This record gives sequence, C-alpha cells and structure tokens, in this order.
Amino acid sequence: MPELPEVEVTRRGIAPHVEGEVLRGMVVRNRQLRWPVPAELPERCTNFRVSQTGRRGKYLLLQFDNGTQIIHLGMSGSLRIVEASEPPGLHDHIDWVFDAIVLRLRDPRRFGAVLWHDASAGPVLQHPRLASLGVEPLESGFDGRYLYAATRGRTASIKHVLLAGDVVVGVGNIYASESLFRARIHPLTPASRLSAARADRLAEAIRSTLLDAIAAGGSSLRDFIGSDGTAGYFQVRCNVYGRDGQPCLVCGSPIRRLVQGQRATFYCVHCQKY
DNA sequence: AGCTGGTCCTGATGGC
DNA sequence: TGCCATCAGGACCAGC
Repeated sequence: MPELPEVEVTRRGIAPHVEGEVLRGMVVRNRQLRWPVPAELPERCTNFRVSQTGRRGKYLLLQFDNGTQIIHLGMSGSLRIVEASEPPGLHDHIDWVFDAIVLRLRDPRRFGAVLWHDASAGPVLQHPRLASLGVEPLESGFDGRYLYAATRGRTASIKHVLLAGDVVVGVGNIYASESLFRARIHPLTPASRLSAARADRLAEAIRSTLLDAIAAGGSSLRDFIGSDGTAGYFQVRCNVYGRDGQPCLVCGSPIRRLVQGQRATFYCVHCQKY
C-alpha cells in the first residue's frame, strides 16, 4: 500500500516521537524481511540519538550521528507509535525502543526492509539502494522539461516508466493510474511519444496527485498514531483506480482495467488519449 | 484460485 | 564484437 504519500505521512507521524530521542534498544523478532536485517544494526544505534527523520522516494530514513537506518515498507508494511506495554501482534517484526514510546514495524508480507548505512561510508544517498533513484517529484528538479528529456528514447509505456522509479520516484501503481488520468494521457502511450506539452501536464498531475494524497493523509495523522497502523493509509477518492466498469467522474464513460507488466491499470477510454 | 499497493535481480534484446 | 541502456518476467510473502 505505501506509495510516496503514505511514507511521507508516516514520517511526519513518527517524527515528533523519535526526533531528538535516544534509541534505547531494538527488538528484532523476525530478521527475514526482503533482506535479512543486519545482525549488527541494533548495537550500531543503541544509545545513539535520532538526529532527524528523512525520506527518499519510498524509503524512510532514521538518521543517527553515526549512520542512517533505511526503512522500506514494501507492500504491506506500517509503522506506528505504541506504549511499551502493548504486546506485539502477529507480524510485528521490529521494535525501536525509546524512553517514552516504542516505534513498531508490522509487515505481514515481509517485502519491507530495514538496512544500515554507516556514516563512514559517506552520505546515505550514496547507498546502493538510493544512488540510482530518479528525482523527487515534489522537489524543484521535477518539472515537465525534465520529464520530457528523461523519457526520450524510452520505448516502454509511460505507465511502466513511471513505476520503474529511475525517472521519478514515489509513484506507485495507484497514483500512476490517477496521475495519468489527471493528465488525460493513455497509460499505454510509449513514453518517448509524449510531447513537451503533455510532459508538462503529466509532471503537474503527478505533483498535485501526490500533494492531495499527503494532505488527505495528514488529516488522519491522529488516527495513524497508536492505531493498528492501517488508518495512516488512505486513498484520496480515486478517479480511476479500482473503478473498473464504473462511470468516469468527468465524462461518464466506463472506466476500463488492463494489465501492464502484471500490474492492473485503470483508465478512462474517453478522457485519456495516446 | 486469483487478486493485491514494491522493486530487485536475471537474462534477453537492441542500438551504437 | 563488445558495451551499454533498456526491457520483460520471475521472485519474494500473507491476507482477503
């Protein structure tokens, strides 16, 4: 579930509880996430202070003075703030224990990850998982001009290129469909065929779609903390995603579903053009 | 049984 | 031929 907005809302939700706090210990009940949690990770950070939280794409960063924990929520991960006395549930794999609260990771499918980047290895953005990521969609480097240039020579569909993450990060399967709907671009359009004007439209659609979703999630932050972790996930009312067969909210034509690269794509046959 | 929000890896393909 | 970027598919896992 977590795409960029959910990760950003998670970051904002946990930040007031962990930034500036000293990590007193970690409880790793199951190391077998996407990659094994490094055995030395807890001792590297215990009794170190979280200087700040950060985010790169869908990766959440816990920065310590001696390095950074890199957390990915995968398909089913969630973080929440709980009381130390709250017993862990099934799939609650990792606790970060602070003086006042516990930060707890739940991840049933275990596609998530918790990695360590030591400060001695240089800036965390040079970590192998982060080094080749595309630009941040909500930062100034992302605009129509960039998107246009970055899609030249890409024969794959624009939907596929958005999901690939090497051009722009953070756009997952839901928001890819939603952004393409807002930009009125058919998901099967070859990326290289986007005109400069349509690249402008798409870049703006991606920004506004993600910002709207963050705003919607931000309004549920109170529920996010201390809940079962799922309340922090939200969907802005989708225009197309999951609405196969239902009428387009703009023109009334039926929304269609197709499969691209084993992922479902939803679009309006009438509003979205090649 | 088949579907589900992510993304890494491998091996194949194509352009220069 | 070799190198590189890109592409397509499979893999990981649990819950509904």
